[in-house]
Order: sequence, then C-alpha cells, then structure tokens
Amino acid sequence: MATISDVARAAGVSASTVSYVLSGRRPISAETRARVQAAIAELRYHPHAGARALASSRTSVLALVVPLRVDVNVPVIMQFVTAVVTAARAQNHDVLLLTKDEGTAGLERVAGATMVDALIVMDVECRDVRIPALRRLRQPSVLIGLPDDPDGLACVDLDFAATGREIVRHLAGHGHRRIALVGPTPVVYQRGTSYAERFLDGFTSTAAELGVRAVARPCEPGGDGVRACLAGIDAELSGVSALVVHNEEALLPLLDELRVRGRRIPEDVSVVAVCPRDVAVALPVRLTSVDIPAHEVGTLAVELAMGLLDGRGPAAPRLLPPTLVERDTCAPPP
Amino acid sequence: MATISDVARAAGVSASTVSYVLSGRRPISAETRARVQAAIAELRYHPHAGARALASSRTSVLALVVPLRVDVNVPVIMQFVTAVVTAARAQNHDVLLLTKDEGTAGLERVAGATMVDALIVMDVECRDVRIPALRRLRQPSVLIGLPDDPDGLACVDLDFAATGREIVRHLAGHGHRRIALVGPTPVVYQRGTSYAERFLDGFTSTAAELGVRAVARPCEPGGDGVRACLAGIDAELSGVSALVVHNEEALLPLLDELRVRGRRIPEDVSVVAVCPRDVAVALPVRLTSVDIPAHEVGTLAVELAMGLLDGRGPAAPRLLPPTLVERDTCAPPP
DNA sequence: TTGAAAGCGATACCAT
DNA sequence: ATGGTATCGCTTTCAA
Repeated sequence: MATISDVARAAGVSASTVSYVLSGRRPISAETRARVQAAIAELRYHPHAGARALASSRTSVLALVVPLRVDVNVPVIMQFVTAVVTAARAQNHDVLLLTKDEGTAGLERVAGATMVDALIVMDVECRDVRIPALRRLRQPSVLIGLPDDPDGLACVDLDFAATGREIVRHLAGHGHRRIALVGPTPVVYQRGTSYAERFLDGFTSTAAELGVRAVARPCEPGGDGVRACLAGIDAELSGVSALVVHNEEALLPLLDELRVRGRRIPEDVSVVAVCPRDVAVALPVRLTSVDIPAHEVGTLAVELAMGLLDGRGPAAPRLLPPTLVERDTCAPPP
Repeated sequence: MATISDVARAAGVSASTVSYVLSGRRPISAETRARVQAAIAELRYHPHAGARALASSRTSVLALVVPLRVDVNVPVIMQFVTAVVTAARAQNHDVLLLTKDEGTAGLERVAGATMVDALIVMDVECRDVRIPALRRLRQPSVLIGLPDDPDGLACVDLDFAATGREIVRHLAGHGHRRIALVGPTPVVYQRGTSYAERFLDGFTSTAAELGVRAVARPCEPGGDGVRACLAGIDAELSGVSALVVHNEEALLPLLDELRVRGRRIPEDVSVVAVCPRDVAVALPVRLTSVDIPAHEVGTLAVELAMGLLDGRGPAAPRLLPPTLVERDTCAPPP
C-alpha cells in the first residue's frame, strides 16, 4: 500500500504538505494541491487509519450500542441503526457496533483502546448501570432515551410525555370520555426504560385535566396477552370508546381480536397507536398514530456527538415534539 | 491514559516484556507475568488500538456490510447482525458496520485505510459489482449468499435448492399432487439475489421428478399482492392443496386472505414457509417451515473469516442443509 | 528469560 | 506557501 511518503515523492513535495492538502488545515497553492491530488489518485492512496488515530488521537469512528434483546422492537432498532450509520457517514465517520449485553465492559474496552471518538447508546434505562461508566470515559457520549439523572450527558428522544398528552387531547377533542391505554409488556416497566413511564404520565395526567376517564394496563405479547389486557380494561372501566396502543407487538393481535368481537374501527372503537410510521401504514388498516421518529432521533444523536467532539457542551436533553397523524382509525365515539 | 511504557515502568520491566505478556508470543516467567498483570490492572491499561494496528497491521475489527433496503426482511437481517457481532466478540474482534448503499466505495475505503482485517458481506447478488472489488482488496472476505462465480471467495448460505427439494418431498409424502409457490416479490428476482432462483430450481425440478403439478408466482407485498398472486395461481392450476411461501411479508396477509375465503389450514390447504423460526411461531398459527438459520450462517461467516486470516484458504461454498420443522399447517390434502 | 531500539504511517509544531 | 522532524504507542527483530 502507498504511504504518505510515496505520495509526497510522486508529487515532489514533503509529507507534511500532503497531510495538509488532505486536512485543509493550512493554505496550499492551487498548483501544489493539484499535483498532490493527482499523485493520490494515481497511487490509490488511502491514509492508514491506525497511523492517523495514533498521531491525531481521532479515529473517525463512533460506537453505537444497540440492544439485541428480543423483547425490544427489532424494526425500530434497525431504523435507528440506519439513521445513525447514514448520518455518521455524512460526517465522514464510521460506526462500530456494540451490543448492549457486553454492558459496561464493552464501553470501557472500545473507549479505553481509543477505538472510537464518541459513543451513542440506545435503550438507556432510568438508572442504567452504564451511565456512571460513560461519565468516566475520555470520550463523550449521547444517550438515546432519558435516564433519571442525565446530568452532563447528551440525550435525545421522542417527548413521550407530550405524546401521551397529545393523544389524549386528540381523542378528547373527538368527544371521547372513556379511554384506555394498552401499554408495553410488564417487563418494559420493570426494566425501567423511562419512555413507558413518561408516556403513561402524559396520558394519565392529561386525561385527569380534561375530565376524561382513563385506564391503563400493560399488555403481554400475543393474542392471549391482548385478551387478558382487554379483560382487565373492561373490568375497570365500561364503555371505553378509544384504545391507545403503546405496544407494537400487540397491534396486530389487537386488531384481530376486535374484529373477532365484531367491533368495527373506527365506528365502534377508535384506535391510536405509538409506533414507527411504516408499521402504522403496513397493517391491514392504516392506523392513526404518533410516529416514532427513529430517523430524526438517530440523525440528531450523531449531530450531538459531533457537537461534543467540537467542544460544544451537552445542552439540555433534546425531546422531540410528537406529531400525530390522522389516518383511518379515529372517529367520534358511537 | 496509561501507555505500555507506564506499565513497564510500574512493573520494573521493559515495554517489550509487557507486550509479550499481552500477546503470549514468547515465554515469560510466572513472576514477571504476575507483576506486569498487576501493573496493567493497577493502571487500568488498555493498549491503544491505533498504535497496535500501525505496528502489527492487525486491527481486530471485521467489516460487516448490511443491506438497509426496505425490500429485504429486517428481522432476519438483525439476526445475522447479532450472530456476526456475537461470534466476532467471541474471537476478540469488533464489528464495523457498513451499509450496502455505499457500494464498492465503502469497501475500498475501509479496506484501503486498513480499518478492518476482513469483510463479511450480506445480500450478495449473482453478479454483484462488489465482487471484483472484493477480490482486489488486501483483506479477505466472506460472502453471505452465493454469487454466480464465487471463485476464490468464501461463501456461506442456506442450501436453498435443497430447501425447495425438501419441502416438495415433504408435501408429496403427505399426498399432495398440486402445489403452488408464493415467491418473493418480483424485484428480488430482478435484482438477482441467487437464493430465490436456487429455491425455485429445487422446487420446480423436484416437483417434476415426483410427478407433482407445480406452479410458481412471485408475490408483491400487501393484501393486494397476495390476492393477485393467488389469482395467478388459480388461473394456472386448479385444485391446489398446498402453498409454499417463500416471502415473509406475504405470510400474514396470506393467512388473512385464506381465512376470509373460508379455507381452513391445514384441513383445506396446507402451508409450508421458508422463514426464521421466530416468525414461524409468532404468527397467529404456528407454521410448518424450513427455518432460515441466520445464527448459524452468521457464526460460520465469522469462523470462515478467522480461518482466512490464519491463512486457511477459502474452501468450497458452505451451503447449510435445510431442516423442515413440522408444526400446525401441514396435513394430507382434503 | 529479558531488554534495546528500529520501525509502522500519519500529524502538527517549528522553521524558513 | 512549504519543508523538516519530533511524536503518537505499540510490535518485533536483534542481542545478550
């Protein structure tokens, strides 16, 4: 492989000049630049990443920590990953993929070895054990999610409290007075991923404010889980005219179950979901929903990381405002 | 951060001794080793990846190229990714994530910059433009899939021809004489990802051998696509008693459509799918299927890559034998 | 069994 | 506007 000296020799300049042509960190005459670039192309020169990292203490690599558990929604994760990789590439960075199950050790390994410039961590829990570790690292990190104490760490997420609020307002605006939340599976609450609680808060408090009767139940996956959840709802509150679904796995079995029971959507019951846009539109019926903006969140995470690398300190957590999209599953109560 | 010299000083040895303790490339007295290891722990020393790569021309990083297109099945991809990352970690390697849409340039970039030791490439097409580029790289690569000319490149995949064969035999064994294949979307065939054709070959030729009437149609996504596909099948062959589905997106709408038409599974029509195990069991009805062994394929890909790095040349393509699992959707014809 | 020192291939400071 | 060179932190050959 050609080295920077080979290029320098071929262009009749010094190695440092080649380096400066590449980095643009100092003025170079047009003529010299042209010769150097020709030599680079000629020799198919690619700077050696390791040598660069050693000399500059910059790797141009971001770590991305993804959850690989089965209880989290796979397509959404892939959307985040796609967004992060794409945004990173747009900023001339590559992405090293870590899995959450390596835990704190994985973070310390890649950071300690200076394999990455910054870390982006998905699926952050309220009192995530990794947070103290992240604070200790030499590299900055960006969390996707909102832990209890985000102090000093950059965070991005959908504003789930506002999402709950927005949906309840929307339904109340349509005239619904009795609504129910089909929540995530119990483990999500147990694990303490804050989004579930934030959503629930927004949902519950807004319902109270608006004088809407509301009940919320977690929902186990599968048809049985859905039936159990609906039974719980019915037992607690009769005459529910709208279901809010914050559980993608439950969506399909739920629609199924409603059809089996002969309840038409939206004539007999309205349904509003929180899920990525494509699942909302891919289902048998186009769901009215608040989209989970995976692409925006991922992109923003990368931008925040870049900002931190440029010395712009972590601002307050960035909570993206929800957008409710009316599709075919929401109408006034019967 | 502590460097190898810091460790050496703390342990009262030379830097090279520390290096040898770490690499195990030459005998070290137990006593010295202990002192060095104590110093390493004490100083929380992590070797600098860039420096290491520079000195040894080994990065301990594998590139993984994934398709991010929407027309490929997302959960399956995640399974491959999970398997590769896990297997790589087990061999003390990390994974750099590239997207297919960067094309040849992405491969040349990470290979040229010596960011990785080897590449694993998913979603390989029959005459993939990336293949000549891969051959030119200094680093070895492993393909997941089977191109027209795999010469000199390591390949892993499910044996799709055998899969088609196996399924037809199974149905014929149950007594089916008229069967139909609901294939992937037309774009999959157009793109020339070989698995679709290999499967079709196995399906068609085995049906012919066994004297089973068979028809095959691609299937566009969504309910409309499924209905069009079924219409095409009916027009070509009447009395079909078994459907073979090689299209995950179509699975759910298909089951839906069959129910709407009042055709019971498996009493009126048998269904055999080719899909990952978890989607086969997650659907409303547990599908008889041949599992796509993403985990095995991913793990094997990493092992092949390691082999290539150790100088063990690429053997013939590794095509994994299919396993048909009988569940609830297969019975003798009515 | 251990040490000394020469690279590996860039960057960036100090000169001119 | 350009060049020379110390430096980054490690691996590995050569010596002892």
